[in-house]
Amino acid sequence: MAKIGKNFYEHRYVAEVAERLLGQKICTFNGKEYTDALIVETEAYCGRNDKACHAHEKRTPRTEVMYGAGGHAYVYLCYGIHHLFNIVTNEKDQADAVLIRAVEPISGIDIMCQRRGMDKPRPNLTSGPGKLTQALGISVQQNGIYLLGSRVWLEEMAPIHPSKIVVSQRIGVDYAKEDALKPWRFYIKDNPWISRK
DNA sequence: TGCTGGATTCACT
DNA sequence: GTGAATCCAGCAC
Repeated sequence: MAKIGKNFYEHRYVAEVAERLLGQKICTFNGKEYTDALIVETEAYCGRNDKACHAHEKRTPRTEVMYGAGGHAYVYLCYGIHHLFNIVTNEKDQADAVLIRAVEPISGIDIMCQRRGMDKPRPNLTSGPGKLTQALGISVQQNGIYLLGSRVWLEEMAPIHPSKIVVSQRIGVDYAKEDALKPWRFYIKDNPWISRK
């Protein structure tokens, strides 16, 4: 299976990358356990002209990784509880990123259940940005790692047909006012693993 | 040095 | 539908 290369991540239009990430496979290996899953829901965040983005008009130690070259992971802690996983895109000094909001489990489902404290797989195993990081074993320890390495990486799958892709507004970013209206959330139509309608 | 609030989830009414 | 859990970056003093 071919690993997704750096050209894919360094693409200039973050919303386009977010859309093309649908249906691609995300793989994690912590040294002992391997898990992978298909990406079924994403959101695009742009460092310029988008108040919903952490890096909007802010370059701080926390957001520095988003200013790096595409293909790195930006993981941060939300509400003191949940780790959220982003893929940095675009060239160096352009702070764009794609938030992975939901995935469909493929391999290592028993390991994911164990990490989530569940006895058997249910739709809420990975149907949300905080849930999938827990299931895949991703935490702030993975912040800044390169996605062409051997811990977290993506593999190329057949693209999703455009008729199966739904575009909507992003979730949970009302504080960004008019930028919250941007149609930068993408998900696979009728997929049972998406976070919400 | 101290305060505020969030790209969420889950249990409870 | 509502509210609690829980940490730390960012910013105001």
